[in-house]
Amino acid sequence: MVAKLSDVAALAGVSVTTVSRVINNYGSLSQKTINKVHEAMRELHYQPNAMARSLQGKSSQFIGLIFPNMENPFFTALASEIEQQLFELGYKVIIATSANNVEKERQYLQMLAANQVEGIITSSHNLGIGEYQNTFLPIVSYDRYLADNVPIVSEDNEQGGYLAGEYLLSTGAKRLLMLSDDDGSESPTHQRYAGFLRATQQNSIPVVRQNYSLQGFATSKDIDNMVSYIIKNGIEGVFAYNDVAAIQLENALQKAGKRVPEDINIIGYDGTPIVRRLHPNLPTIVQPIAAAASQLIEVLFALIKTPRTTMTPDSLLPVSLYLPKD
Amino acid sequence: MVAKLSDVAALAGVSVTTVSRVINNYGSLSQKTINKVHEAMRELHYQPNAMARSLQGKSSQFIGLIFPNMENPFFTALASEIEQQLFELGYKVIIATSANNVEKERQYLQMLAANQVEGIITSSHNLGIGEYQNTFLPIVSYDRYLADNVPIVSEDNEQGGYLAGEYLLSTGAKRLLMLSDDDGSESPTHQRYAGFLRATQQNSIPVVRQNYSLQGFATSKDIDNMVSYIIKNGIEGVFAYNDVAAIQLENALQKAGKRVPEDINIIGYDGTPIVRRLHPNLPTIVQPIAAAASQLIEVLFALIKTPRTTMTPDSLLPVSLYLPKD
DNA sequence: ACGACAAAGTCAAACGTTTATCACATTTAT
DNA sequence: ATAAATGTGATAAACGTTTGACTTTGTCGT
Repeated sequence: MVAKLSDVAALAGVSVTTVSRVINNYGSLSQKTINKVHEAMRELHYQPNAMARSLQGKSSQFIGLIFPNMENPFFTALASEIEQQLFELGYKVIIATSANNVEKERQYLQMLAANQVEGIITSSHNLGIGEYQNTFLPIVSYDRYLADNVPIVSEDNEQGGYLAGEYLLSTGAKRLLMLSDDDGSESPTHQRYAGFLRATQQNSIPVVRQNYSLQGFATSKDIDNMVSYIIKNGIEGVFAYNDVAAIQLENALQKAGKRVPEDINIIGYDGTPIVRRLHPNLPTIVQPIAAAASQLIEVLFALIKTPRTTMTPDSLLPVSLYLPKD
Repeated sequence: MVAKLSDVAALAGVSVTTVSRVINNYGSLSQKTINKVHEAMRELHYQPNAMARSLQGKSSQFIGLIFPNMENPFFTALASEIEQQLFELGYKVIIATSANNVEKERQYLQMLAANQVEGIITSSHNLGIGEYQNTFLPIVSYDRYLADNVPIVSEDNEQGGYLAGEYLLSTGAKRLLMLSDDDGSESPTHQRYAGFLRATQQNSIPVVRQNYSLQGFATSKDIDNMVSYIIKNGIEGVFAYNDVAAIQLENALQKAGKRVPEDINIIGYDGTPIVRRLHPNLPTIVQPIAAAASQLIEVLFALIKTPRTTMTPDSLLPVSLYLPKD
């Protein structure tokens, strides 16, 4: 069927060892042999069987990616960036969308282990300490607390919150609302609130905080409630926990006859290229996606190299404010 | 390090054969033995090594996905849907974004073959007949012609074009423009133009067609040219080749002082949930993503089962018109 | 022409499974 | 009691590769 090492060896008139040596370039070989072997490989369209290689001891070059979903453009962008950077390093990516489903995430985790992935990058927050604690795999998390032994790469949430607060104040808004998607964990995203407060308290502006479950996007009912709340309380500025939520809210407010930003200012979070392209008028806090991807990879690879160490990245990824240009 | 079959056997006090029998449930086994073995597996957190299994002859349960990029929400949505459906079937997905880079796509194709994927689903259009022709892997393409032996699953492009034309006429627009991203291949997406003409010629409305290269999204320069073209020629209705292009154009027109849809009507294509959420006012042609995913999977699996057959799905996936509700 | 030494090549075991074959012990049916 | 069915185990080959240990071949200085 498909050519294997021994077929190449036969065609080239050498032993399998020699062919393997050419491939892994190891041992001493004459240029003539090398050429012959390459010739034979080309002729047979030979591809080493990655499974056999990894069985035998070579690394699988697989990395697993676990994200809650791909609908949120931020996850898409981050996953895609990671995939591209890993490709450059010769690694392949297996994607797993947990869909906020604990059982599915558990199965995926097992599956990834069974497939000998060398490590996992995740931005999920489903499984309790248990599952992530007793896997032997190197894992790195983005902006989420999973377990004590799982390093977290995170952006500067406090600064993001601060910039958002500062922006809303600069528009003259006095009554502010912050939407959050707090899940009760100790994840770094909570710092957004702290930063937001830091900005606003300096000016003794009251802040209301409303929490959403994080099971996906806000439903239209959620949004309706929010709209009436905003109108009833004369809210003038809203800090949303991500761009999609911000835009959904904006659309709903406009439908309710409010003008954005004239009556109410909204600022989002994430600032992915696609959202900026589709909705250039939304002020937002931009996360550095390429930098996030490379720091995640860097930490993961360090962990793969020396497993079972505790390592925390010592720097937060910088965020920035995006304002529509008019 | 990690538990293997023989460890489980030792702990359960049975032979490896028995453990393997339990796992693959074949041969005759007493309930007592089965329980003992399961117990031992649980205790050791045993996971069969998928590479070893597949080496030995079991299928790898891997499917490769090749898409040009993940930025276009349509690709994201389709890839994600495929991933979820395959998960249900016990398959894992390796993603490959070719980034419209032929060399990268070639490498990915090799890599997927090396990793014993059982088949590939792609919506790319980079490599000429050559590469896709001489791979032994089952491949299915979405809406793109790749090679004679690669079956294409496609939506009803002609109908999509027709609906778009009909819609624009219904708004009273008389001077129409169709943007396309024709790459010179014989892909089914060309039928959109045919459908558009069918709708418009019935009413003897002239149509202009402008072509874009498909290397990613339109640049801002492209957009500027388009805007001046539209204004200069008094275009009243535009059919864009996808939603992102439509929205970019809309934003640019608004910036140029035109009102959408009052002065100019624009209709997009794809209608993914995320775009509808972010931009509910854009009329668009909706592709049935879940149906597309399942038909792709169905055809691929048929091909895996009986390789080297020519099979063409006999039905086009139905598209529908989405209109903003106000 | 000889031994030394490097270069080129071969052999066989190993990686973790699955599965066929054969052997044996126990249980059940006759 | 005998035959048949059932449960279990030991052994070994196979999947495609890598690699340590070993052997053969070639070159060179003397």
